[in-house]
Amino acid sequence: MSQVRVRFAPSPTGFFHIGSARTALFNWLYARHTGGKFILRIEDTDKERNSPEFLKVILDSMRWLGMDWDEGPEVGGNFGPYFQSERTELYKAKLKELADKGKAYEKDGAWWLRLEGARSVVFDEHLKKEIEKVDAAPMVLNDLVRGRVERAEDRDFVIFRSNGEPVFHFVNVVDDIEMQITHVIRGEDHLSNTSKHLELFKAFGVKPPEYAHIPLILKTDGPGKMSKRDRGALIEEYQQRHYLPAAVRNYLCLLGWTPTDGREVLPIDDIIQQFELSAVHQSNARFDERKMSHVNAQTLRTIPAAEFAAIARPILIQNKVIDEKVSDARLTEVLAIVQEKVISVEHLPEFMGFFFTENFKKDENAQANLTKKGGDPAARLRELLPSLEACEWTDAGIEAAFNAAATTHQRKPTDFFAPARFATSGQGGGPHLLGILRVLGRDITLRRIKAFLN
RNA sequence: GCCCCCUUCGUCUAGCCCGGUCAGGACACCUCGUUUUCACUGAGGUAACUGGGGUUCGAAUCCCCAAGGGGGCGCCA
Repeated sequence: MSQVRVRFAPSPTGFFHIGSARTALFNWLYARHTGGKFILRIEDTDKERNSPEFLKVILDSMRWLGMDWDEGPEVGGNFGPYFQSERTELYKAKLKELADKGKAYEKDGAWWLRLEGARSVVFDEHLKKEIEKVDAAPMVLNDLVRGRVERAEDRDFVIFRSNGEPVFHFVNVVDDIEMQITHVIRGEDHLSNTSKHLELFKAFGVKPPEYAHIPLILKTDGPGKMSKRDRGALIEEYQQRHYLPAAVRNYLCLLGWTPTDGREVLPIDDIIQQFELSAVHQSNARFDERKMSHVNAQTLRTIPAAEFAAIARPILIQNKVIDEKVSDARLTEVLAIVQEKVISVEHLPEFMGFFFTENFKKDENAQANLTKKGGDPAARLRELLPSLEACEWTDAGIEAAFNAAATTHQRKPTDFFAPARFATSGQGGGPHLLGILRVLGRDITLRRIKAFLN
């Protein structure tokens, strides 16, 4: 059996859309699952709307999401060039091939593909003008996701513009032929176009590849598919917000496909192993940022401490939470109690800033709620202070100090928690309290409590 | 207007191919818990087979129709 060759063919005319990313991802997964090749091909035939910056956005995002390509820009390959703008001569030769066969003809300066069938002129309600319709035989597609789909193309269509540039449908098919693509995995918005592509394959006398049309990603609410302007639609947004790329990728897999082993958050190697085109869903899915956020938080718990520190350090430095002098050991110590609680790297600076400055923010809500449990916070802290001054400075020792204070003053240990938390961190929530105190150290803990009392 | 695709909790979905489980899980939401706070974690809860016909002893599962949703119909990709 011949090797699987799939391609992702973005047009660098905008930002990297989440739907495009998911299409790229499914192609990449299929290539990795089958041990085939994943090809990146840049469809830049529309000169008006292309730019090098847009290309960089796509390549950077692809790399960020961990989708490496076997052939394409920057890596080369035996089927190049991989920019359609550099394949003009090929397209012209292929056009001539169709023209010579009588399958294409020139009209109004453009070249059209000639369909086979009886012709008639009718008024088209959509185009609001008279057009020539062709009673062509339906093209039959056995889609790997949709099953059998039959659709007849009913008009000759332009394959080369009057300005001499080929159109999408033509280059798409020519390149798929030349690059020996075996499987075309793309969004369902192309399903209706497929009859055009099948007509082209037929005109060339080439057997078409397998097709798999995957469902679209719809807006969270409101009608229609995700558009560039929708919140959460652009991959770069997640990069900027320090989402974990593995989490974004994992969530994207969940829109249109379900892992077979019952897990939703799982390593990419396991996803690759389980991924099958036949298991891809047929219905569109609505984007849900909250679920994605959940996947992100779950993924966060699974990464090794050293890796977490490597991710966190530059972000903390950038936000002036720490400076370069803070040691890895110290950072890892703090991160160890933070990692199990924080829900996103994005929140790290505010979540753990108090470990590194005496000038930490004080949450007004938390302060207002201090008296709810345990009464007067200052009184509780005065009762607690002697125990903290005397105890062994370990989790167990600090816990014992809270218990001792509780016994002495006939209270519950929890009565001391909110005041101690607020005095040392300015927050009402956060990492485990005993961990906070232990990591802060006795000196700073006592100093902050005394500062609160004054 | 024409063509194509889709239709299970608010959302993502399992189950459907090979009819017969209180229709299962996750997010979100609500409740309660943890002799320790919390954005953690644990236990519960609310919540769905679009509608109508048909086939059948029996249909979420098979067939038909309708409705709803999505997509396409460009010298954009």
